Amino acid sequence: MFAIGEASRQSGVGIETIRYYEREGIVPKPERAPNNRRMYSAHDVGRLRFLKKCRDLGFPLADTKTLLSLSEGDGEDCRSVKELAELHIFNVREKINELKRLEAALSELTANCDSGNVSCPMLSRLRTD
Amino acid sequence: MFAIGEASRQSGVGIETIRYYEREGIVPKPERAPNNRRMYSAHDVGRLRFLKKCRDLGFPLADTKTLLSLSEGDGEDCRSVKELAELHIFNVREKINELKRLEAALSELTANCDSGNVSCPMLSRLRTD
DNA sequence: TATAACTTCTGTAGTCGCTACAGGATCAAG
DNA sequence: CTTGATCCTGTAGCGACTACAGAAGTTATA
Repeated sequence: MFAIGEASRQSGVGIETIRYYEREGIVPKPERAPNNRRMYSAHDVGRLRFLKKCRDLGFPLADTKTLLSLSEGDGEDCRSVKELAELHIFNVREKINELKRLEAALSELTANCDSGNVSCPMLSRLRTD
Repeated sequence: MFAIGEASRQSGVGIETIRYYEREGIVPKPERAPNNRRMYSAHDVGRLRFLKKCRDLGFPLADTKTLLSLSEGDGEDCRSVKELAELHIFNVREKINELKRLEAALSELTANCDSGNVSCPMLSRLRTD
């Protein structure tokens, strides 16, 4: 059994974040030592690592919670997992496209910007377009 | 002079957002009509449009505020504008790369996912890697 | 053994940029 | 005179943490 600091180190989830997940019901309340400190089993730590990986993949916390219960449930509902993941991929692709659009617009706006300019072409475009 | 609803319609900035910008000191407090309602000049509306465009380009609100004062200041400091914009472009590009990384990882994880699977390959990888 | 340094505890507030109320006042049209 | 639109202030919620404050307990060193 590990104290919260060790659980944090082993899982990569910050201490405050672990307590936050507990408050939010993402993870079950852990056992407490007689001195009231949280004690985590290897299984608990594994769960935190799972959460960390989902978050690193960009899943929203709510989805992450769903994935966790799919993972710990009886039958692994692979279809639900796939649906969730593919919706997420779709959102990621949308965000990429949006950012590319931004990048192009910004590049174009700054193209004629130079320190020698009396009046800034980017500012004029922002004002007048 | 326009009431806030009209200013919102003409600028594309939501009513609540306009009041928020005022609270945050992004825009100066507008004149008030005798009935205490905010009254916006064409110039005020232009400022809101400027802010809207900056936000649509993904500039953080703080940068947007800076751009506004650069725009309304005496000499337009084109170099500062360019620096700000290029830093922003850099951040946008970083985000794009991060999202592409995510997309690749997610695609790979879901590749073998199918409704017929007894055990979900994505979940196993999330648990064990 | 005393003390310093670390860890953990609870509870609260801050981040960013809005957005959504609640509860009231005022205004314009019919 | 009523209906409905618009406006006002003030506050709370979103997502996912993060950063304290202030207290209590634990571990390492002198």
